[in-house]
Amino acid sequence: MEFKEAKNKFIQSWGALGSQWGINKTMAQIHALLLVSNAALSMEEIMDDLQISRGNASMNLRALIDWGIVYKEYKAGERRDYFIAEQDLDELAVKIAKERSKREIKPALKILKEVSTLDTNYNLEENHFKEQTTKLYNFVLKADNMLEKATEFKDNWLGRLVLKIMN
Amino acid sequence: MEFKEAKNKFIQSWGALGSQWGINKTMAQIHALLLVSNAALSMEEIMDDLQISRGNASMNLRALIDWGIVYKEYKAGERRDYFIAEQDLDELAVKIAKERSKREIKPALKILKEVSTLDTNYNLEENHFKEQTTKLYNFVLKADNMLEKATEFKDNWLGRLVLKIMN
DNA sequence: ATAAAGTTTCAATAAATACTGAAAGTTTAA
DNA sequence: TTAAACTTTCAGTATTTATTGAAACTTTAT
Repeated sequence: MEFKEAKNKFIQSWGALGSQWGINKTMAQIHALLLVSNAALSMEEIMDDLQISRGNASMNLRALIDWGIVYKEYKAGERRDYFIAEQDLDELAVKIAKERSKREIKPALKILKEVSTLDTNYNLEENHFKEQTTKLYNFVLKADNMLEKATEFKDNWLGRLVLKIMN
Repeated sequence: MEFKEAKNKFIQSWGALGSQWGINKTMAQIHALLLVSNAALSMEEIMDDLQISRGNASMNLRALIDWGIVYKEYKAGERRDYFIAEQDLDELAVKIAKERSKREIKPALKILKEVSTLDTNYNLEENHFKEQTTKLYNFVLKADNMLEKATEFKDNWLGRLVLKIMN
């Protein structure tokens, strides 16, 4: 496979996969482009490479920066911003996990807490509802905690040991 | 909060959260409805409760069954199918993890393998591309393996021990 | 074998989401 | 302080994805 073909395939596919993940296509594509390019790119270059509009590029770069997985880089004697992707994959995974927890798990917990505190009057249906949502709340809370723990896992001796045994 | 209000809030919110997860709204709502109802429901009842069309109900029930998180139930002397949600939350989590791995991670691995096998001719840019996609391939592969391992984690003594220590 | 009851499919349509591009805003070098 | 270079915003438009509903198909009791 030719380099240009491979690069294009990677960027396009990453975009398509991103959609399934609740990350929009352009955001995923910009990230993919920055991940594989060996130098920081300006917004102009990104727009040109991906054939997207200024507005689109700007909004998605901002989102990537908010997620903490793309950084601005300032070049001496240059006015424009350059962008570069987080290169440490462990760090990337941690940031993505954090962001997804914030955006997807925390709101779920909030709802579950609210609805599970219903007080019932021995009605079978209502008891069941309360029981189920309470179980779900506890489960999701534990899962979220574990996700958080997992991100620190490789930094402690127990984590490294377990990984060694499991792999 | 009233029961009906709480139930409705749960179902609506679960639907909205589902969207962020790449699960469509109706699918998430049906699942929520089945999770909290204390008896198996027919398609008719689901349509009525969620105010959705027959086609929509049918397609999303099928998807839930394909995911393995909703089951058909046959009642003696009844022609119609009844539907019930997987009640074991651990089992639910395992099934969701499996499905997401299949739909989101495996295709990513396939692409990464394809593009990372590019053979380069000492061109700096191409080398960087190859290096990055190879690193990414290995990382995603490891993450996928760990996800798989995690689903069996609580079934083995080491897993239980680690969970006890971590919590 | 028939028809009534139940179920599924899918083309058309609606709803949600992403993208454009022009206009407004900001920065900086002279 | 000015204007050229650069950046951001957002209303309108396009694209994508989900939903409807009617028609086709299947099952079962007689």
